Amino acid sequence: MSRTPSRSSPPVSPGAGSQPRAQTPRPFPIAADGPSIAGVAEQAGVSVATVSRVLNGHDNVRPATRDRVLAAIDASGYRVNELARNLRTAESRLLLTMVPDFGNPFYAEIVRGIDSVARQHGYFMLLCDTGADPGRERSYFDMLRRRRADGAICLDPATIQQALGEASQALPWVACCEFDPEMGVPYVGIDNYRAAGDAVRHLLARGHRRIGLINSDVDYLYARQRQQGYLDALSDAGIAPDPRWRMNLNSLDYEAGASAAAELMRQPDAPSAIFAVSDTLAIGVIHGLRSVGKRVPDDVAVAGFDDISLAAQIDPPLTTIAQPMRELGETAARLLLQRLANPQANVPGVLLPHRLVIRGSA
Amino acid sequence: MSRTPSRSSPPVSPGAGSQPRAQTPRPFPIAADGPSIAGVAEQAGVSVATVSRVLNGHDNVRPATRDRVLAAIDASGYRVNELARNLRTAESRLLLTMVPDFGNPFYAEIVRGIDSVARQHGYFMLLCDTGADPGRERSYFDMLRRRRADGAICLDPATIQQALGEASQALPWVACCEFDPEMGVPYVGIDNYRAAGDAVRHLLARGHRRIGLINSDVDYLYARQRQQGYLDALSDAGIAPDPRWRMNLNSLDYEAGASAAAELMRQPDAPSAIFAVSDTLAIGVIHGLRSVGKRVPDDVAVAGFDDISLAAQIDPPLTTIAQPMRELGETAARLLLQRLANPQANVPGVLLPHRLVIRGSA
DNA sequence: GTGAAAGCGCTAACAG
DNA sequence: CTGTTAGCGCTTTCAC
Repeated sequence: MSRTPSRSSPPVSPGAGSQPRAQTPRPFPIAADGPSIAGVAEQAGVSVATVSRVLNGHDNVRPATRDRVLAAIDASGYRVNELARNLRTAESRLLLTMVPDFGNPFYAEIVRGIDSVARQHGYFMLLCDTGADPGRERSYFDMLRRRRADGAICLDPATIQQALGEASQALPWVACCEFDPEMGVPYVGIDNYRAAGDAVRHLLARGHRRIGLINSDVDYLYARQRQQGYLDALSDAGIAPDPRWRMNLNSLDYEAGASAAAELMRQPDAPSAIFAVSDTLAIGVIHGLRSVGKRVPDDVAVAGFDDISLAAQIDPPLTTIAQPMRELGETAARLLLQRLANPQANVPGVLLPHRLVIRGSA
Repeated sequence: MSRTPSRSSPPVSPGAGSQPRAQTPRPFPIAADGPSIAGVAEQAGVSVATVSRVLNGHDNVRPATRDRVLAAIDASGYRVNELARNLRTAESRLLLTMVPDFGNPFYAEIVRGIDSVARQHGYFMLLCDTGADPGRERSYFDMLRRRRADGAICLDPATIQQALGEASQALPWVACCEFDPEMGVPYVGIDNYRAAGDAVRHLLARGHRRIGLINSDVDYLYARQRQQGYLDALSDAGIAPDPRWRMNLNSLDYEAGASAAAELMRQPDAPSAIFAVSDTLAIGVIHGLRSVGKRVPDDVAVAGFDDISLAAQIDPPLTTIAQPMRELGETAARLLLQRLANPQANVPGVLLPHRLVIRGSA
């Protein structure tokens, strides 16, 4: 057997087509551009220890000395090298947020919530788009292991989270919206089962009996839970759910919703109402219905999920289930911060309330 | 004069309400969780140098030795500490992308373009939401100075970029969509002046003479350029632009567009066509027009800008100027990578082509 | 109050 | 091919 250079090392770089690290040839230890703490110390006529103390706001420095140091810092344009500091203190003050698709406006407000809590606590939050791809997901999780970040919040499909396996359970992260209660990872989300039931019951109350479900990928916990909520609400109303009314899509794009709706309408006994598990899908559904000559809500009623800001803008305005997006994000961030502060504390699971918002579409 | 503890140091943490770093008390140098390279070396019965060589895929290691090291790595669950590695190599392989609002779908596709090029080259891309706030912008730029990231791509308003001042010019970053050609920073964007002209000329060709402009904040270069394109296109057609037809909004939210449109319609000689400088605005405009009883395009025509995926979904489908979003992002990433590879190379400015997409709204 | 010195985990000469 | 060693820039004892 010959050499196996491809096994050479655990993958170092993010992507699949990643180059070896050597790619950028750096001849020598590199002349750092700015001055280091030593330069400042020299310029101020003190030791590096004193500069460090000033930098960190310790109070055991004589004011006069402090001022001298400050002046030297100012004059030299010195900036702390966080790499060095972080290596020394073993923390990076960086939080990662992993989303399956940052094109979906649903995530925007959640992420804002996370960001605001993070910065209030002196952390930076950085966003990662995993594309719901396990490989990318893993590469971001690896940033935790490799100490580039202190913690992470994951909004990826529960299935992907589980695929990470036990190895990740010890890592400082929390789940948001998507989670597996059994995993022992702190989470925050809503009661998708009840929420979906609420939506369907609203449709039923409006007199609909043939109610379609346009669902997303069952990789998502919410997809499975909302489907169950839909099924049970129907059964409870004495309706046997027809499998032909149900569709699973592997995308939340508008186009996906549009063509699914058109397809649903091609059936002989087409639904008179459609519950889409995401507002983006629902907006596509409305478009698709229009394209096959159906009026909303007169011919077909449509209900969505999330209550993104767009929902109120379209024609007709979308009836939907509102999620407390900002709070979801804020709570997730707080859970993570708690976990970081106290790694072995209990891991709570939090469910936040949803709300049915009735507008023109159903 | 008493102590001035508040001056103590250049701000260390991101936000305004940030705590001192001491916040999380860490008693001792911290027991790192995983094994270090030394542990692996010991376990494999080799020196740290050899482990490092294996880790970095150098080929001057005997296969048998390599396998022993690999086994030790596997067994111990070792992960490279990037903090240490980065400190040593003086690079982080992290790229930052700064956007004013990641709720705007316009940015999503651009960011995907950046991300894909970045990971192809072995870099991670992390997204930062500045909220178009100079302070936050600055704090992210500081991550460059503090060596937490190797480079950045900035999509923030040109005005904010300029406010960063000369100090930032030496930093490894490029501008995308928004830029000041005079700043000597590489950039990629489109010809906003011509694009806006194209939109307005389309409206003129449809027979409109009273054409309104719903513009965003003039902090944005594109806002100024598109306004000029609008004005000149009108003048060229022998129309004296009426200032009452123009509005500047400090938001791109749907709601902002909606209320602006309603307000525009309250005028005696209301426009028969509206050019909105963003699709999100245009979508809001359509909603606003509908809310005051105007039909689109029969009563009022509407043209947008960007061609986000939603544009084709709404009713009526939006006539708009398409920006090559993916390419904008990819190009920005490539420019940055170039600049990183060769810091003193020439800084190109790139303009990509736009395209008028005619749909139902105008 | 201040300085000297150790060391965080890693890479890259330099020797052998 | 492999090991020894010197730092990268910083924080933090421990002395003075």
